[in-house]
Formats: sequence, C-alpha cells, structure tokens
Amino acid sequence: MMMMMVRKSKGLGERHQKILDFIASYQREHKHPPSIREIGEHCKISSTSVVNYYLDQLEKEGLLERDRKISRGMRLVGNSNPLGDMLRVPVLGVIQAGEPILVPSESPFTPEDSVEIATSMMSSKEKGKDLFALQVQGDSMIDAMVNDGDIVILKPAQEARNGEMVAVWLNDRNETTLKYFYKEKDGYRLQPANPAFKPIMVKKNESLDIKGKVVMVIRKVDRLVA
Amino acid sequence: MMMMMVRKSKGLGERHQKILDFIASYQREHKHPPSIREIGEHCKISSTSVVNYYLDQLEKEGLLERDRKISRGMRLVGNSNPLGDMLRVPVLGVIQAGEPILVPSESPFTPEDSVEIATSMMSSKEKGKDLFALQVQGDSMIDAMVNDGDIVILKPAQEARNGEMVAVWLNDRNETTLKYFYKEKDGYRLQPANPAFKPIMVKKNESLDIKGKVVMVIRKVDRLVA
DNA sequence: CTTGACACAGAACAAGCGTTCGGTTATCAT
DNA sequence: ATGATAACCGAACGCTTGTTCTGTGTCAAG
Repeated sequence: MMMMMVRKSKGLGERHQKILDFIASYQREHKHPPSIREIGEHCKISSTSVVNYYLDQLEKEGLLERDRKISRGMRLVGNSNPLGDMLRVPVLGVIQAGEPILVPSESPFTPEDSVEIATSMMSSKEKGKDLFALQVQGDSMIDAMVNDGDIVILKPAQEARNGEMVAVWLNDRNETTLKYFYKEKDGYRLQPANPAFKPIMVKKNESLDIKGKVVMVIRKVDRLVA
Repeated sequence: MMMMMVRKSKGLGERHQKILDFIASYQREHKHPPSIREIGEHCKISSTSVVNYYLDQLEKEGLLERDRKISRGMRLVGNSNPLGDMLRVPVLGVIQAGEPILVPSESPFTPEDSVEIATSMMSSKEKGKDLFALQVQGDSMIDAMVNDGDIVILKPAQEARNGEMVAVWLNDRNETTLKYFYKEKDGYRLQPANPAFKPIMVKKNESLDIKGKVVMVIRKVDRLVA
C-alpha cells in the first residue's frame, strides 16, 4: 500500500515547504506566479485538487494570498516573497572633488549601469523616478561619512531646506561635496556629517550651486580594501 | 466618423505608454501580471485582439516579454520593471559601543522589522538567507565610516580573511566595533575604514571575538539631523 | 482613384486553469 | 471495531484567457 505523508495538522509539512519554495523559484524565473498544474507537476502531486488543498492551507496560515478565480492569482507573503517593488536608479557617473557633479539633464549617454533599491527603503515622496545615483571616487567625501566607492542616491534639486544633505558645487573651492545644508542669517552653513569636522560657511554673495539632495548612501563592502 | 489614433509606426505611442504604465501599476498592486482583457478594460480598448496587437509591438520593441499561451504570461523589461528579486534581511536589533553584538542565534524574538535589498546589489555568495541587519546607535562607529542610524548588513562569521570588514567584540575595550580585519605575525590588525584613524592592534593572546562580516552599509538620509 | 499600411472592432475557438465533487486509503482517538 | 479526519486521486465542469480570423474606417503614397 501507499504511504501517506503523515502530518495531521501540526504546522508546516514537507510538502507545504516544497510548494512554497517552488512558487518562489518559479516567480524568480518567470516573473509571474505558476499555475496550479505547474505546481502539481513539480511537486509530484498528480491532482490539481490536492494542490488547491495545500494552497488553501498555506493561505489559512497566512503564508500565501490568493486571488480566487483568476489564473496564477497568488502571491507569497512575508519573508518568503522573493519579489518586491523596486526602483531602478540609473548610475549616471562618478562624483569626485575637482569635477562638477553630473545632473540628469547634463548626462549625454544612457546610463551604463543602475542600482536597484526597494521602494520600502525610500521615504514616501522620493519614490518618483527622477532619482539618480553617482559613485563616489576618491576620499574627498570622508567628512561626509562617504567612502571611496560608495553609491549615493540623489534627488535633483536646486534648493534645500535646513537639515537636508545636499550635493553642492563650491565654486571658490573648485570641488563637489556632500554636506548638510543650513541657511543662516549671513549666508549658508554646510555641515559635515562627521561631527569631528568643522562646517563650511558660505556668504550670501558667494555662489552656492546645489545639485541635488542626498536621499541614501549605499556601501558594498564585499570588495577588499588595501 | 471616428478619429483614429494616428501614429504610423514612429516609435512609442500614447497607447503603448498607457499599457506599459498599467501593467506596472497592476503588477505593483496584485503582484502578478494583468490579463489581456484587464488591460483592455483599463486602457479603453474594447477588443482583446487590439491589446494583443499592442502587446506584440511592445515585445518587438523589447519593452515586454511574453510567455505565449499562458495566462498573464508577460513581464516588463528594463527600467520599467517594478518588480525584482529581493532579499528581506531581518533587522535584529541595534549595534552600539559597550554592548555585545547580537547574532542570529542569540536573538530571542522575531525580527521587529526588516530591510529589503535587491539581490542584484549583493555579490554572488552572500545571497544565502542567513544575512541579518543591525541598526547603528550612537557615533561610536564613525571611524568605520558608519553613522548613527545607519543600517549594516552582516553575514554571520567567526573568522575572516584579510581585508574583510568584520563586526568584532573587543573584550578589553568592552565595545563592539566595525573594522577591516588583517592577520599579522604577532596578532591581528583592525583597520578603521577612515584612513584618518589609526589601527587597533590585537595580540594573539587577547581574545578577538568576530561576530560577522559586513557586506553592506545603508544610510537613509531622508531624516533630518541636528 | 486605387493600393496598402495601420489602427481598430467583434466574434468565435481552443487552450489554460481554478473549482468542485465523488471516491479511496491511512491514521488515530474512542 | 468504528467513526472521524487528514491526505490524497481522478475526472468533469465551466469560467478565464490567449489566439485567430474577418471586416471596417483612416490616411498617405503612387
């Protein structure tokens, strides 16, 4: 006689996990959910009703959501969900001292590369798709706590409110830099993120060229350093 | 007589864009692609054949991929694709000087929160799901170029290779810190990421408690700073 | 004025697919 | 034993959905 998978409703069974894993991997590969029959084939379940049976259980346990009556109408919930909203932010070039910063309109070429950021990591209003990214080259931003190789995500802007971190072109110093912006009575104060560094004071008559607001800094540490 | 949308094959039309946008928003909402008829309804196209007609064009222009014969078998390609592979990394707690670092096995509770990272941002081998994240509290990591509030993504580890950034518990100093790890002849050298700081030398007999390797640092700058 | 492409509509067809129902086997408490 | 329940199978039903075919009005080139 055939052996049944004995589980008797004590939590998640092997079959449940296998189905969950398959949905995740299928979704990763095809970018859309599998059909009931496809799940059945892969998990060696010969009847669609059994797959449906398991899917219902997974839904009851809150691991899956189903849109009844519509084909492939399912999605994984919680940590197992491999797909999520993301923004593809184009990396327009590099930012370094001594060279003007690129802004989207100035970029002559299509972005060579881009970085993907989960929308859940973005604050509500930065989710517009005008964001762009730059890779920091050199150690000139260490006072802004930004390392060589870091990726900064920027939102185009020509002005800023107090406390916002901006990318500015300092004409008299001939350099691009990242600083917290503060408007003061006699001009502007550009405060480094690192409290060990002193602020830069810019007088009202001097030109202050804000290029964008920094919304995120990302550092991949998988590379080695000397 | 009825006015036709005249486009005559010169690039992308208004209709094409509307369809693209609808697929993206539908996918964002339902986590699976729409059906041809759903596209038609929303874009005011009364015939499924016309939707199919447009979908074919979008595919030819490389903006869409289609899995023929299967329901809702389509996906956006390139920058318009709102969905992508991501890892949900649990934020297990905070890391701060003076307190031991949490490692996954020590965490007694389910993660309160988590951060979503695109797998494309991860180097190949860190994609296992044993990663965890900690939020930095305080300014004690500024020599590691890590700011108050930053989120560090860690991979559990008890040992490290030269050049890797590790989270260590320094017993004699009674603090947690992030440093680049180097094994030397008489012990270990812990190098701050910021070149302005001096390395910490640890002798062989002293205890060096590596808790994990840092694979990424993320800083959300949308919050304001004093 | 014709011709042909383009942009549609509508209907019909055939798969794809979720759902349901009757039936079977195994395990377990009573 | 026996009934209840969980874990299945297989088949049928019918809606969903992609596909295809015929036809129509528009517009620009010849």
